[in-house]
Amino acid sequence: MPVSKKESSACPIDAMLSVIDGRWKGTILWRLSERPMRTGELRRSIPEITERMLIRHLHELVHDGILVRRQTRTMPPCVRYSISPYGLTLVPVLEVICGWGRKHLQKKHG
Amino acid sequence: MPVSKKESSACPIDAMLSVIDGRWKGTILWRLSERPMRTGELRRSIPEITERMLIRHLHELVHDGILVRRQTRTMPPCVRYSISPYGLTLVPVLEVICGWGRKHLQKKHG
DNA sequence: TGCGGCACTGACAAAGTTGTCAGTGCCCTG
DNA sequence: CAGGGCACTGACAACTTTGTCAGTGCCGCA
Repeated sequence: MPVSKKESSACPIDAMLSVIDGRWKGTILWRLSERPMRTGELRRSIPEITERMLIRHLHELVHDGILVRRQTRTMPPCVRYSISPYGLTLVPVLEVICGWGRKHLQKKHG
Repeated sequence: MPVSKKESSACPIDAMLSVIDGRWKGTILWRLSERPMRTGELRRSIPEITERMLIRHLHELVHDGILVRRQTRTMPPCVRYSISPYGLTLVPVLEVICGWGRKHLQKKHG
């Protein structure tokens, strides 16, 4: 059921990457690090993503403890995703990754 | 020809991950961060890897400027890979990733 | 002469990941 | 009442990444 292949590795690098791995997970976390969002809202903010992949990724991130899913009403459903306290420990890591990535892009294009 | 799909993204996170992405790249960098190695030596140190994937990954890492390939003699070929100065800037990032990954593994199994 | 090692390549098949599309039950708007 | 949105699911196809296997030219060992 996992989207990422590295799920069961004992290597800490792979363990971390398995949480991030998935075509859209980086983008999703980036969006949610600004503020909590509803499913459809998030989908519209990432134009190329498909609903199916968005939901798969969201559920995996919830399963990994990175996101929290909160359902406020029952009908019509209103689901809101936010970064969990545990997920917040990931944000600085993402920032380090992002910092290096920025320099790497500069190196390639300039 | 790229192993990773995220090659052409403008997102810095994806740009960084595209360098790391590939079933064995983390392990390869881990080995080479200790010391330079020859192709066959590296292959034997990662038992499950296939020769083809090892070489594909190595060549991509060279292409991305992370590794340096040095060919000392001509016949029989003796090729040695080492982390480039640019690649060294990646090592602290890997350490941050590894640190979080270690905690994540503990959380899952303890 | 036969065998294995060296670093590497190509054709092809098997996995794995993502996308497409139809459908769920309920509500609200026109 | 038709049509759309809500969050989500399942079957299936398309695409991407890995693995399998055979083969390259040269050397050294027996």
